[in-house]
Amino acid sequence: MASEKRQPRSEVDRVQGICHALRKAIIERALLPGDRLPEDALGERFGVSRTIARHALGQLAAEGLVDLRRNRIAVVVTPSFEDARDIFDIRVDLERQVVRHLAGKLTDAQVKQLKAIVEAEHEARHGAEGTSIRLATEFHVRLAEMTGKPILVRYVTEICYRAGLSLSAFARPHSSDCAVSEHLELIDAIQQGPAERACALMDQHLEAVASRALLQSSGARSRDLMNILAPYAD
Amino acid sequence: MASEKRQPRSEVDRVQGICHALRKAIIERALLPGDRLPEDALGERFGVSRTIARHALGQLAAEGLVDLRRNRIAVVVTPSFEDARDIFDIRVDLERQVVRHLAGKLTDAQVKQLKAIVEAEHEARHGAEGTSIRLATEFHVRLAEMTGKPILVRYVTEICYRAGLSLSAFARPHSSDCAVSEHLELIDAIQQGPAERACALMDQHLEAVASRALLQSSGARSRDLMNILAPYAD
DNA sequence: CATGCATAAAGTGCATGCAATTTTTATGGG
DNA sequence: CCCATAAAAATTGCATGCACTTTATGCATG
Repeated sequence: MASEKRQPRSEVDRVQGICHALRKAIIERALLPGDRLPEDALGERFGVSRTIARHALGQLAAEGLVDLRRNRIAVVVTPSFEDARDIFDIRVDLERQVVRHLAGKLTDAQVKQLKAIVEAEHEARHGAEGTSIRLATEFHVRLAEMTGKPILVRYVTEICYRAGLSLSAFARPHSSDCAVSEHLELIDAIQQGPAERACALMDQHLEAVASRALLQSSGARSRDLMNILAPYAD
Repeated sequence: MASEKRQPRSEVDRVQGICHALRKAIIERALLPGDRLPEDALGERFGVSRTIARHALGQLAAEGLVDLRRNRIAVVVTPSFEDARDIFDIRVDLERQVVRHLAGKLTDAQVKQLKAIVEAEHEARHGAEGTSIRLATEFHVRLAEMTGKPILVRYVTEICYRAGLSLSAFARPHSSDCAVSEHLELIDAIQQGPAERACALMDQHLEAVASRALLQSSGARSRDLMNILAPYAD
């Protein structure tokens, strides 16, 4: 009962804690593009002062998840269609790097870990949509972490969250069944196959995710009044 | 004398102003890896309170330029050799995208703009080393901006600064002459050539920059006392 | 003369308060 | 009933102050 690790009284870091919570809320679509994030409200909710909440918002703005304009209430970013396309283009490159580094080198423990996530995805497929999307994202992040390259992890993580936000701006239906089977195939290909085949499969998977959401859906679903009213303008 | 645009009394944003200044100092090697950045000192130097300086440091930490640890003075990041390699790998992918989007599509005005930067590089080649490096970076950033894709610009910019910092951690001699001629060839290839040739040239250029700095140089140049003194130990 | 410990200095972590700006609500006229 | 306008409320921008932690200094001791 003696040598317990002393918690420095304030958890890891309060700013990071808030960032984490907000990222999760965004990826789970509890927070939608355009939603307001007033500093007081955040501070009160998380039991900190406005100073800390403000700092957290600054971080999220740097990550492209929050829109911060002077003297204005912070809002969740509303990615444009072009943004979404660009984000997925970058994501493909980054995740190809992940796959290239990992192909043929996954340990059994790692495979097990990945399959556990996919299993969780499978179980969540009829529950809250948010959980399913979060797990799908976690799969990709975990994969990146297995490269042991912190900088690559940072960029993959960020771009995955931005991709998730883009999806939430355009697509409603998230067909988790596809994701599950595709993720399983990916694990297999990375574990065994040559890097090229695994890369190709990752390309295919991401392209599928993007087009299920971005293309199939009626294009914009933009909340921009000008677009919505265009057909009625004449 | 009437309709001047009203400046909101405080420039664009004081936090961004400080970030800008520090980024520039880092890329010009006025600030070196490991250099301390105390909040008070920054605040005093830039005429703002610690609150603002602190916020700026948070942003730079998110960009990977500053190391921020609890209760400790912020320091300029010291990238490891592996970090440098990973950064350049990502950079290659991102800049290939830039080139792919731009190949065969540069306007005359854009070409002129790029050549002006290279011209400035040429003139700076015997002046302060920092200026030369900053201009070389600016060339790549400007190129990215010409794609008109803000997200791509953001990532290219960030990775260029991180690459510059990595170089400053390992390499001393920055041979600007090479950069100048290579940049000129790049402009040409992007303006005329097919995307594939331009991409290949960009690959080659970045690989050359990286190896001139990372490989040719004796590896680490780490300021770690233990390493420095190793030969003198016995 | 090197080493360990107590004390002082420097620096960060964070809440609070006030001025300035924006957003909302209320009000009056057409 | 709608629009413009003015007052009120909400919200951000930022400096300051205090508690706490780390780092530096000094002093005694073996």
